[in-house]
Amino acid sequence: MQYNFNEIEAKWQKYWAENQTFKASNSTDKPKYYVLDMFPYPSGAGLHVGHPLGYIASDIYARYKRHQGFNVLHPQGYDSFGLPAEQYAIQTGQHPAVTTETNVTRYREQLDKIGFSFDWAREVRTSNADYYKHTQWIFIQLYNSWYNNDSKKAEDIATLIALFETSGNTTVNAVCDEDIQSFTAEAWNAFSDKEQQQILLQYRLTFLAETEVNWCPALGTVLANDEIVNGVSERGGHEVVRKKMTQWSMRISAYAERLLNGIDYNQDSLDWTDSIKEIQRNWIGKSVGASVTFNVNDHDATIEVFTTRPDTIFGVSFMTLAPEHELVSQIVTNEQKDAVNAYIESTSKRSERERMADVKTISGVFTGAYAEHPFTKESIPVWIGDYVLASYGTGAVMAVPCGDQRDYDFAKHFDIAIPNILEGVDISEAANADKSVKIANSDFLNGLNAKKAGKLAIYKLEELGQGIGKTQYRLRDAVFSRQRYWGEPFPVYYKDGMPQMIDAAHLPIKLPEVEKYLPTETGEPPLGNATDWAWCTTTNEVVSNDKINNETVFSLELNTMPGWAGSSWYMFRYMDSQNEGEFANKEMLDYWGNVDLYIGGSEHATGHLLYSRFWTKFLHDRGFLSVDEPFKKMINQGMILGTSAFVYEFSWMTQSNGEGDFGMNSDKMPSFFITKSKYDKIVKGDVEEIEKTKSFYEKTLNEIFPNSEISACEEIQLAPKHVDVALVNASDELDIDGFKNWRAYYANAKFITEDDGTLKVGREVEKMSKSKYNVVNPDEICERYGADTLRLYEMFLGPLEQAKPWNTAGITGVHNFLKKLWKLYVDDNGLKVTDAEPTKENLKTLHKTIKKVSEDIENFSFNTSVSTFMICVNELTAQKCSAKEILEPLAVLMAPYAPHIAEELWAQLGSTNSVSEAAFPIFDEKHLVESSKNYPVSFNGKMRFMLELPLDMGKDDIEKTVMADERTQKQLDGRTPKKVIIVPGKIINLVG
RNA sequence: GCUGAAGUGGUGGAAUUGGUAGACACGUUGGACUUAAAAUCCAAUGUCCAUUAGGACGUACGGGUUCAAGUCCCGUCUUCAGUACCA
Repeated sequence: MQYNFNEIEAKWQKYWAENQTFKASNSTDKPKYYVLDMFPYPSGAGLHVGHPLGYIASDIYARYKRHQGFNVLHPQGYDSFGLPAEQYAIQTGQHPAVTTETNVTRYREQLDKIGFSFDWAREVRTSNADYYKHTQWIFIQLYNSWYNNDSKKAEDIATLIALFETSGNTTVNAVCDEDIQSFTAEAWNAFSDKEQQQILLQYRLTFLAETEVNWCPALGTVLANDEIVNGVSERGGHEVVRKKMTQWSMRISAYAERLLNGIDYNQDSLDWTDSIKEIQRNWIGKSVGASVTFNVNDHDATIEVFTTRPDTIFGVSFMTLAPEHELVSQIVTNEQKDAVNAYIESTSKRSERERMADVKTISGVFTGAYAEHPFTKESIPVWIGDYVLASYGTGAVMAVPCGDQRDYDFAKHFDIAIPNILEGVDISEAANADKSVKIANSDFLNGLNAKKAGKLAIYKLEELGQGIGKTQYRLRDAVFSRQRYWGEPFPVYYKDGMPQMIDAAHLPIKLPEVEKYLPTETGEPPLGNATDWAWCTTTNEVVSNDKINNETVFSLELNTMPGWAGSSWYMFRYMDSQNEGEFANKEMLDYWGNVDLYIGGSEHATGHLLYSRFWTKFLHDRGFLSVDEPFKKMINQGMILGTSAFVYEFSWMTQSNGEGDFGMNSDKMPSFFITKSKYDKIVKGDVEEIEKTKSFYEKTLNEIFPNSEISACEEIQLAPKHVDVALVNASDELDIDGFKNWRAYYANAKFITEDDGTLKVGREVEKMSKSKYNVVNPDEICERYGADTLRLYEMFLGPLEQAKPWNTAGITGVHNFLKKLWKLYVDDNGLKVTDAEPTKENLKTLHKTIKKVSEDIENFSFNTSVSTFMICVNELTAQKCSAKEILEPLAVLMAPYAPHIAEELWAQLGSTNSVSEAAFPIFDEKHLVESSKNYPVSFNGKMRFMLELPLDMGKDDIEKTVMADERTQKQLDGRTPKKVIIVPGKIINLVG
């Protein structure tokens, strides 16, 4: 009986689906374990072999945990709102829901073929109304909350209103907009309803505000900071400009400190990689320092700066404003006006990206104005310079050449004073000085170190009223509105210009139908095209726009939510995905807690991972979740790269003698290709090879165009061309016939082959992409080798976290392994497993494997597990093992990795249940105990020969035995060793 | 520039605590089977010298510690990732 993988895999996939083998139970005595993959966006291109890598790893772990007796939750779903479906809709008019449905079906087919143990009964799709209903509900909760800095958590907005009513806002310690006006309880109570609403918006955790946003004209929408990479949009690489717009925002900055602390200071800190933690730390970007106010001489103006080094305040010798700083035009003197304007003009022409890239050039202009030092009262020149960014901090810095390298460089370049305020440090080295160095020339700070001086400086500044200790974060509030169609609608209508939440009882607010998916002619978002997009407050339903009267019927919000809205809480929806009334039942939430293992790409470090932590903490604060972090342990799988194949095209400028039938554009004109090794020779300038190639070229053309006399001239032209990797075999040989059929214009191609007649291609590792013809489809692999082979090979490629190239050529190794495994159980006459007593060797091989594989799974070292299985099967085959006592546990051991073949073998062995219900084999040390050790014997550290000795032999006896060995005497050649190192059970080393 | 990770045969990679470097595969070469091919099986395969026996060299490069270094320390180079005038 052959290993018929297609039949076996189809059979067991059907069995698992019909028996709901992997359905997680919500009520059981078993301990729980939650394994989650980052859910995919179902793109039209389908999956390539790189996508399932993380899913296979998590599936192995989930299956392993089931064998260990855990109640495992291992769900899957789709992040199905998003740009590509919308852009397809714009181009073709096809509704994004239709595109999404098609893509999801295709994804599901592909996923099913790989044999994952997903509990599909819990599938979620963020674009389904029964899902986004709850996304809308969470939005309403955020709107109805404020962040109390005293209790350090989010609270119901009602508690804030109560505070305002009794004592105004002066005693409230809340996270809110800057520049809030103070008011008393009386004043609050006297405000109109609209005024009160406007004030509350400044405190709500999601709020409507006119903010400067990143506007992407090409995409027609705003983008969040994490959606911009290197100054251009992450999707499409389009230009991004700053623009003021009224937008919904999320007050994530309220959680900056907790998001930072959560990374490593909580009791059981997150088991994430250091690199992801570091990326989040940098993104949050906490800096502790002081805000200092400088008065501008002869003007009724102040410059506010933020500094992390208030201790260096006496070292300030100038100030620098960003060229865009609003004060510049006010304070610039008449003499400097032209120079300043010219500078502003020239910097505005450079994009932010250019400015960031160019760190070397020092430029700036003096404004002619002076500011007053808060302590010395000396006049300090105020400059503008593009090394100060308007978008960070206050857009102004107090420059301390003695404390900051850029300030030093700037001062040096423009010949500004460089006072030294550090004791015993050369001024050119001062910027890199240690913080323990004592401060000098600084009045009351003299003799103190940086830390103490900083504290004192802040104290004195506060006394003067010209400064305050301040902690600043780089993390900005996140813009939550998108001018798109394919996203969650807001449960919001507008009354008298103020946003109103629709009562949660009336959710979901379903996405309306529109004629066109583009913005309206008046520049409104796509929802502006909807004819039925108004809210009736009497019937509580969406009604036609003509009914808007602004008394009972109001217009609805036209923006939709961003891509990260739905993905910020989906991990909790899986716990109770069919719940209509609430996002998940409290009991289920408490039972499943948080995700025990999360697997996905590290590219989400600043977006999804931060936003989900934020929402989790918020829901926790408001009592909806008992956990405070969503993901306990996280593994980031590396990217699988493609191994591109290249053919080498060559040509010469050709000359035709006389009229003839020759033509460069003739259909008969072939393409010429040369094999890799000869191409390399030509590149190196091998004259003989060039001549041979040239004469081949001439000869071939003269045969094709017999009525012309053709000769090659000029230089040879060489061009490597991508060729589909499917046309290349394991030995890098091109399928020439396949190649000719691949493209019509290669049909007549001519080849200079290797001497054995094959055409070898070149190889290069690149990102997998359609345009490079190096994409490998998992379906084809499953069809040809089986899903178990695919799973094993993806793991065998290398460490999970590492980026590594895919090369289909190597897959025969693991495929042959599975065939060998099969043969261990089954031969032409059927099952060959017997009840024979296992030998010592059999048991040793098995238990060695159990030990190694268990350790490997715990360490996520799946590549070495596969090697271990290979060694195990090689050994058992050599031992001619047929003992059920060995082969039965081996099937269970294999089950997480190659579940289909494991199920089949398990069934062949006579079991009637699924192998997934079997307990994982237990390692027994006693089978590995040895009585002797084959010692490597080294001389001066160099291994010369092996010597088998009993393990219980003492050092003295070992030394005697070694010295007595004739090989030792030969090595020593009459010398006496100075020293004999013996590590029992390990090594023998003779020195001298 | 800064931060982090890494650099091992022709290729992917192993070596978990300093203790036989190159496991396990791919590829290559030779052989068996076959009319032939495929499939399968067997053997060899780090480089160099040597008919063999054997020897020298060898984990990016240069030093060091140690009986013993891919592993630890110092310096240099390269690659990848993240980040970037963050005040």
